[in-house]
Amino acid sequence: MVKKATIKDVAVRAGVAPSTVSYAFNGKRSISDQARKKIMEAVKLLDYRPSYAAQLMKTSKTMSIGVAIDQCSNPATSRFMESMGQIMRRSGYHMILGVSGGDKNEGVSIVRHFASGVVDGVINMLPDMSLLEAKQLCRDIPVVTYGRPSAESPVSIDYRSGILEMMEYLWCLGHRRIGFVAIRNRNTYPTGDPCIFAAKAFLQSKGGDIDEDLIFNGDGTFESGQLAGYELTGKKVTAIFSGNDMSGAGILAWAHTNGVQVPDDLSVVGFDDSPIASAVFPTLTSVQLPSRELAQYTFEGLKNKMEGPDNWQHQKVPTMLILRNSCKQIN
Amino acid sequence: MVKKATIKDVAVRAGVAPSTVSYAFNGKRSISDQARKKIMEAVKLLDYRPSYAAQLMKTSKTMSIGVAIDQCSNPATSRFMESMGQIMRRSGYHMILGVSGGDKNEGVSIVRHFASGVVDGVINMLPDMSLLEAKQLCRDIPVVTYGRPSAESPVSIDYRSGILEMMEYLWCLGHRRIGFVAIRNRNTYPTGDPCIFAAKAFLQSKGGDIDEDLIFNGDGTFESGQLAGYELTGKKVTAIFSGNDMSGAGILAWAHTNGVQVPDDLSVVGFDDSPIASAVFPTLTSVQLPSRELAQYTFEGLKNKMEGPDNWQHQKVPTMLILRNSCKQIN
DNA sequence: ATTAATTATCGAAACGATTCGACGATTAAT
DNA sequence: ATTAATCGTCGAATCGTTTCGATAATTAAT
Repeated sequence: MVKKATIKDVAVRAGVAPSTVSYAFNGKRSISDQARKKIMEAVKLLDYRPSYAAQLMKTSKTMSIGVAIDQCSNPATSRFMESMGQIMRRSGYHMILGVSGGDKNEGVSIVRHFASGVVDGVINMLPDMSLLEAKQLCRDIPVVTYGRPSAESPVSIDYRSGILEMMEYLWCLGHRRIGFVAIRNRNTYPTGDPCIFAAKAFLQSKGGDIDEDLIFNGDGTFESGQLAGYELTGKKVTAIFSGNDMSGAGILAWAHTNGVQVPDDLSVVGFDDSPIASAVFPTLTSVQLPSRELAQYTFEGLKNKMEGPDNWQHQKVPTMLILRNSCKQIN
Repeated sequence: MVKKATIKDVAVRAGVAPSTVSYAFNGKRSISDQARKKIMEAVKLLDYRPSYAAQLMKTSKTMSIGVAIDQCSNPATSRFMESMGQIMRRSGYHMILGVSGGDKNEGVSIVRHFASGVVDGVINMLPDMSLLEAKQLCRDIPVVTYGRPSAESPVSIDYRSGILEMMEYLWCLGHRRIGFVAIRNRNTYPTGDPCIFAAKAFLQSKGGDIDEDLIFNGDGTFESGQLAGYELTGKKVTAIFSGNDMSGAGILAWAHTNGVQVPDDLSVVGFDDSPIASAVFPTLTSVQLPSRELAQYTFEGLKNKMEGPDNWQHQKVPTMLILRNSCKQIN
């Protein structure tokens, strides 16, 4: 293998000083056309590419941002990543993803690796890494943590208003006995307590209250949804709100096997607006998460920290109700 | 902000030479217990962490591998990534993902960035980047391209035997008129022609041939599946093989709305074994891609190139038929 | 007891860029 | 016509490690 050409080789070949070559690239000082031409020729001839390592050593700028995440299979997450990639690209940054696969140790290892100087800033999306922990690990470089309600996190989702909107919708369709499938197994998942609280608030505003008996504690799986369908229809609900689409699909499946017609006999609403919601029959009304805005605000928060006086405010962004065919007016 | 401690600071604080500190870390020479203790104290006191840039400059080892991909939302892909992450971790490498979002230019930019020395090796999973192009971009570092049938790619999926297995299954259930939903819009997608060829071979081995009229050219969407359901049932098929699960779900939805019972009146098979396959009703028999093995062989191929004489053979790994509730024996 | 091998340490030379100060050579301003 | 500003270039210092002799101190072998 031939040895890689250095800036010195280029300089010799072009008959100038190394510093002149450097200036020719980064334009921090002006260069005569003559020199520029000779340099460009030498660069092409030797197929010179600057050493990332050496550049990094001097400038301490990687122009890339690390995103630490547990898994990217989650549809909301992958939408988020896609937006994030675009946004960073436009600002001239590379997005570098570290996937922990849900392993806590690996998550720490990823963030530590990032923080060692691999990237200029870190976005922590690890559900089991706290703001504090992330900050400690990234002693030397800026870090923001994604989607925590804390003021230290640039942005969070306004679940409350989303749930309210959905309740309003169900209410207007005439539903009064509404079952809830709360997702309890993942502590950072939004549709556990926060959702129940919002629904409770809504019902109280209508002069009633939530019926604790109509809350099913699930784990977000298809099977859990089937069980919820069985239990809640036994309690004569006319509509079910499922904390995610997969469990919503389970409810639908239960209904199919038991002769319950959706939406005629039962309305169902999901959450996440994953591809599943538009693949099941009937297609599932669901709540879409604002991936694009989340990515935007998260990035802005980090950029702010990286560039300057770090003064942003925590943003709450609204969800969007996606109407499909799984709900119906009753009476 | 305090200045970061260098190895020299540690050395001074511990009363030894910088080289000794270095050896204490990487163990390339032996160190007295006394010196080690003093060094460790100094390290802790100053919160010293070696500079990644400087280390990289000397050793040219990043201990990370770049994976360039168009999107990670695809379920098969995200399973693959998860496996890949684990495998690399075990070998002491960091997996670094670059997501192009399907943008050709961004893909090139990502690979170029990787190749500039950010990682020790590159895995090209970009559907629209050829082996050759990847190799040219990565002049200085090893690169493998994922999942091409070429011998230069470490591994590919044995679609043929997978399709054969599925055909056999359908055949044994008594199906003779089988419709196909071929996916044509994505040129790298497996279930276009390769699938049709395999099915044709199977039918010929049974003394018949494929009926061109029963091939529906789709684009893999839900709606495309619905249309396929309409067209193919009109041609009196008893089973439909859909090139992906999403279109399979569309077929199911069409059946539901038109009073066609699956699997009683019609059997349906999907492809990919995405979460959708187990979320629809009835759950969809599908073909699972061997993500783990794919990741394993891909990584091994790259590692081989990185370490030594680069002698591996192209592997073909089999798919797995996942039986669910969307098919039934007829007659 | 002398030589040979091993161990622990040091100092200095890399690695390959960037950037600052200096210095002629032009060009502009007075 | 003299001084001042600008331009293009060079040389050298620098970034923070690793690693290769060299050296002194210790241990093993004869």
